[in-house]
Amino acid sequence: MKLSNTNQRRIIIEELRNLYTHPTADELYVIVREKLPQISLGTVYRNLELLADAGKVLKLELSGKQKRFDGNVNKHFHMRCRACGRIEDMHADKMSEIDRNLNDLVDKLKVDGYRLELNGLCNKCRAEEE
Amino acid sequence: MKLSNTNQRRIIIEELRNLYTHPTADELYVIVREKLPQISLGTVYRNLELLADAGKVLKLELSGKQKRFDGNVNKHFHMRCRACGRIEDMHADKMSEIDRNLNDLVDKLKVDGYRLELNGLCNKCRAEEE
DNA sequence: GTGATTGCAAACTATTTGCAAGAGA
DNA sequence: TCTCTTGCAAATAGTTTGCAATCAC
Repeated sequence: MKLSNTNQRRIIIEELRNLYTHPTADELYVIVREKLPQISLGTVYRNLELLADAGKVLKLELSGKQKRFDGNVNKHFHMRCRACGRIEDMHADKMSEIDRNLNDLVDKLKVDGYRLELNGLCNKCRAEEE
Repeated sequence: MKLSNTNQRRIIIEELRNLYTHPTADELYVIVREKLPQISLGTVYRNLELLADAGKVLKLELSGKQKRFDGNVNKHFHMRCRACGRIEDMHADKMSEIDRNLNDLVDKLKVDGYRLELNGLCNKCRAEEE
């Protein structure tokens, strides 16, 4: 599907590019309405989605829309499957080096911590693909 | 607030610890209902939240509940402020080493990519805290 | 002209909350 | 007993969708 060049779409991109606040859809809606008072929130949502798919804006979503829980509180990493959405554990041994690097980074940048999620195909979906 | 030892809470932890599927709250609700048919979804949500706060289970949420967007599609990293929830950009130069490590990891593990979010205090909140 | 896009409103999904009754220490 | 917790139902928050009208190419 080819993206046509509507006023709404143009202003949404423009305003988002001018902002450094990483707005939510409704925050951007408020701002865009200053230029286009009649625009609807649905249009903002739809465009942000399309523009993100087209790589013209960045969607900062890390996890999916539902939270997930894990009874294992020991340190380990997660990979979200791009095909089925399932979360798979990554063995800590494969990750220890990156974990060390990330801990160094946390010290260096004086931040509290980090969250890292890998994306890929889980074992099940990989098997089915072949 | 001190967590008392109810049947519901005990079974929620038990079932979650036995699962390796990283269930959502409603998935766990279905499973817990096999043991406690009268339990409500609200109880599951409330307990997961309390247990996660107490460090007894892990909540796999990376971003907050609203998606955020960014007009800058160049490679950079984000830090979510633990005080105000704002997202701050991390300068790429501070991050290039970790980025290199992460790219190596992606190759090694044969995954598609990763998502990394730092957590800490943004400049504004840090200034206010002093 | 025709397919993409819009505004509007209603629908939907995940989650949270108020409340009165019940359970745990 | 006194606080924490529960089930239930209603409320909320964020997002998505159906539809008829309108716009872009």
